[in-house]
Amino acid sequence: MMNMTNAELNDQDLDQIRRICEEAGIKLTHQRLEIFKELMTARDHPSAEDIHRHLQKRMPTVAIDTVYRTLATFDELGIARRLHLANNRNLFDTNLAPHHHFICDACRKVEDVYWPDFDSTALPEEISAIGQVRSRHLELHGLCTACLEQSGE
Amino acid sequence: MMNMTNAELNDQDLDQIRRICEEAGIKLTHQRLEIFKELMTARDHPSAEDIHRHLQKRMPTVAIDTVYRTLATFDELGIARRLHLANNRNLFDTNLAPHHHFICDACRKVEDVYWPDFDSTALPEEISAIGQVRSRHLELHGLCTACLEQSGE
DNA sequence: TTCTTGGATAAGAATAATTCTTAATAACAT
DNA sequence: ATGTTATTAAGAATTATTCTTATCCAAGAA
Ligand SMILES: [Mn+2]
Ligand SMILES: [Mn+2]
Ligand SMILES: [Zn+2]
Ligand SMILES: [Zn+2]
Repeated sequence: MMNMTNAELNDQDLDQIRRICEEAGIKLTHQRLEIFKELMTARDHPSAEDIHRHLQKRMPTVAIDTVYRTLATFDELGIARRLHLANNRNLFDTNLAPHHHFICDACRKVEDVYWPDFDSTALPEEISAIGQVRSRHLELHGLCTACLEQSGE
Repeated sequence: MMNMTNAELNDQDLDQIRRICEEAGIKLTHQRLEIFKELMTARDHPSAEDIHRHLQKRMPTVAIDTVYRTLATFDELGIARRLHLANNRNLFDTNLAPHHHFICDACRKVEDVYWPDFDSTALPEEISAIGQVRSRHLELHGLCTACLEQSGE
């Protein structure tokens, strides 16, 4: 459920992107389709450069700017989400469910963290004097299990 | 308590930086002293450029690189803390007490938030399979009171 | 089918934040 | 005072991202 295999996109997904572009009134270009595929088959949190690097194997002339532009479009259309993580380049996330992230300070790996109890906890009262909170951005930092093992030797 | 006035540094502070440099075995240069003053009298979360801009009035030849370098040194020495906020340039914080931040998505103002109850809440169990958490980084995003008023008109 | 047109792209320039290189300077011990 | 060595100023370099512009291309019109 959280870790689907890197399978090919199915027809459902193709229909989805086709419909979304039509509804948004934008063209479903070869680039948009391929970037969509690349994004949907990535199971981690890829950067624009990650996507560009992979895509270049199939589309040698695709420009990094096109990847940035298209990912921004996908973010606006609600297909994916741009993640602004502290001290990091921007990453992209296809997991649209509410969640937070664990970030390994050694290898920089980013893992999804679900913590609904926290999401629904009441904020401290003093916040109301500061402003109105619209979203909570939580990052848990530490060492991932792989890095822990490595450092234990 | 949270908003001390922009008073001059007192002798106590000067002694502090002098002692810290001595203990760390680094020279107390004119630049380091002035950047320390600038940092300690700022009540917000200044960027390296903020500090540089202010400082240039008194030290016209100070290089931005010196400000970055010195702030990094202060971070290492534990005098100040470099903040890595999502989607922001790096800011610096002299508030060494454990706390989090409210960030206004309109004007980018950064305010301190204390939430000890959250700091001591147990993490979800599933985290242990991902890695070992060493710190929690929480940002509350929304609109500050000033921006709320402005948008209400 | 050919033409028209506007949105989309590729390429490279531009920008912004930060760090690096290097030669000159200045703090501090002697 | 002098010498040693850390530190600085200046500007180049780097990194991530966005902008500019000429060209391309897909879809509809003729
Ligand atoms: Mn995620
Ligand atoms: Mn703070
Ligand atoms: Zn790791
Ligand atoms: Zn505001």
